[in-house]
Amino acid sequence: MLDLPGEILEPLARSPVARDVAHRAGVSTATVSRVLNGSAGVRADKREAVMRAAQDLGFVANGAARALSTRRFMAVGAVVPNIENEAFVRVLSSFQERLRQAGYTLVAANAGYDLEDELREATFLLERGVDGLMLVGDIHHPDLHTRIARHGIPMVQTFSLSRERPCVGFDNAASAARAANYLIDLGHRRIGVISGLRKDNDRGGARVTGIAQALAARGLTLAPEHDIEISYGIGGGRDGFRQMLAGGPPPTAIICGTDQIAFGAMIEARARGLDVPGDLSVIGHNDSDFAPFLDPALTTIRIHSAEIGHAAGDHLIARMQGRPVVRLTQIDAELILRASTAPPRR
Amino acid sequence: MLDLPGEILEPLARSPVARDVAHRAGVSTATVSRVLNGSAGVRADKREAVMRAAQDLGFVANGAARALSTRRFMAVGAVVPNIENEAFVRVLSSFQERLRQAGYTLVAANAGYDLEDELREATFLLERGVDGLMLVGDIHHPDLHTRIARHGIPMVQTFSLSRERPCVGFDNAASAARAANYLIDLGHRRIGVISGLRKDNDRGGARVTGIAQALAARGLTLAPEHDIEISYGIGGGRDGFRQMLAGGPPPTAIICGTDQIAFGAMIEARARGLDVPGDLSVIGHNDSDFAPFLDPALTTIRIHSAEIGHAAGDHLIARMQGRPVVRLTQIDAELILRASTAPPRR
DNA sequence: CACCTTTCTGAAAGCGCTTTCAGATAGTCA
DNA sequence: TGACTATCTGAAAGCGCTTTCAGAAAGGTG
Repeated sequence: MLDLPGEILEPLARSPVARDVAHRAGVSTATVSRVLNGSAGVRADKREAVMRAAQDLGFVANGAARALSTRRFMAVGAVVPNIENEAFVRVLSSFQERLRQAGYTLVAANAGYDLEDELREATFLLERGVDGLMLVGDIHHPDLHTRIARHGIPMVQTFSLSRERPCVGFDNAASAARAANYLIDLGHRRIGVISGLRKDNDRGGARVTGIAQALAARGLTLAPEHDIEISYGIGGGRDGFRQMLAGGPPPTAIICGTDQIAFGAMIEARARGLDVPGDLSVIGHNDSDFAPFLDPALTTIRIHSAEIGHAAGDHLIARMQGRPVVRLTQIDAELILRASTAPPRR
Repeated sequence: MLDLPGEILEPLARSPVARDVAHRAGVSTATVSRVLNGSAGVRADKREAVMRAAQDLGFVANGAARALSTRRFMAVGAVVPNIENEAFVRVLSSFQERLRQAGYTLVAANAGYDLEDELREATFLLERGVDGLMLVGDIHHPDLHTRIARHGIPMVQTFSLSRERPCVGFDNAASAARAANYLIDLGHRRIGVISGLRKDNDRGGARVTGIAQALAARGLTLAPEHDIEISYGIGGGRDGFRQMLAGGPPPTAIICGTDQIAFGAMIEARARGLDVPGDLSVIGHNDSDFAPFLDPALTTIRIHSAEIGHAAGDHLIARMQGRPVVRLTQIDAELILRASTAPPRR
């Protein structure tokens, strides 16, 4: 490079590294590192000099080098079934909030409701070197646990409880059963279910099981034609309810896997001249933003997604820092009563 | 370590590194690297041996070391104003889809509608060593561009057009103006706006400006009491419309910053005994899932978020790979006519 | 002022990969 | 078979940090 005056060219040539800062401050890179990482034991004047030099040069430490050196990436991964699903977005958002405060970066991936895909995405994250991993649900590809173990990083599951593994969630079967019991207490006898896809989805499955068991405990049954599985969304809810009507005597109440599905079912019911809740009581899941504003306002099972995300974040951070934690955190879902449920019409 | 039989302990002690693979395959780490990165020029038998050894050991390359060595992180960052907003979720999702295909990881951060926060989050990502950055909108903290430049990584802006910087988006003013003109053509003369917070938000600002200009061009004005700014959400929409009614003669049509706001405004209108679209025409923004299902179905400006995300991904990938790209990609928003708009009642 | 602590500091050794460079091996041709 | 070229391969040098370790400086004491 030509010996041009000034130091303007230098920063443009390449981004400054610790050595540049050290040089400018008249210290060694060891001291630079000490100052920048806040470790004590650096004399005030040198500390000052390093700070100023770093500032002047606009120095930012190279993350890869730091990660390689410390053996910690300061990143955690999360694999969720559907990154566009409101509940998962909320959990990711609150999860990230906690991580961010602790200096960690969140890397999120989308798996769809498929164990193979989940394995693939999780592996991808593991290769990147995440220091921790968040998953959804309790069933995963058998290889996944081996791989996580091999990397020696902590993992936490969310949205459902687990018998063995660390988890933050709630008893999907029990909360759905509570909704079913509420309907039964109102006097309903023909109760239907519209759930999202249940393949590779323990939450959805557990909810239906919980409902079926609650019914059975009261001498009722979940008729197969009233047990509908659809892909998510408002459109799915409409289709699902239409299907349900096609099979024999209609239910007087339904429990839906999400509020979107419930919304769709309500639309379809109205289109068919059915009154909600007069002819049909409807319960959703999640307590989405719009649930209280539907007409009638939707009774729903509120899942405390934000709290789950926070707790999962706290759990992982603690374990990454080597602090002890409880394996299982239960954050119960809550039945929010609104206007879409009522006793069945005589 | 004790000399126990078998090689079971070894993998548990620490995760395998390239040297272990090299040793097991009887080659050097250079060859291991060559095989694993697909570079040609390795004899078939050695390649075979390396592959098997890597498989046996469950070897995955250390990402930090690789990043440090190649000077590329294979990660890109994205900073969006609100990670829970449907439009941004969709853009992130489609953006990630593209990146993932190209082997990149997406790291997303939440900035809120605040330039300082955006700067902070972006800096955080830059420190991590992302190879590219996606931002939303055309106004940012002045320091941000300097920092990005210093890192020498490509950046792309989304959701709005820019005079100078790389971008993928649409003309917010023009599309909102189109909606206004549509309403004027229907015969509306008192047109109101309920937008989200406009501070540090060029999109929201541009939309209102566009509407005001469209009105002016037809000899109309946007009355100050009909220009409402609220925080997002259904509740915000309700509040906003209530505020609007408080100030003089009510508008016969409103354009809202999101479909949620529009939904809220419609609820409030109905609560006040106003008929939509008879007494009030309503236009939203985004074409959310629920828009076609509202009663009446919502006329809205559809923003092609998924396409924007794809295009932004393609743009960044191309630049990171050193391929030439066009600076500006325009993906026009579209006015979707549904039942919430009609000529004003006589 | 000599001696012993205590506090700071820099040299140097990694972290685990990629990549260059030169040497080894295999292949080709006369 | 020997000379020469084309392929392969391994040793070694980074990449830019952190951290250990030993030595230097500073501070206290008799």
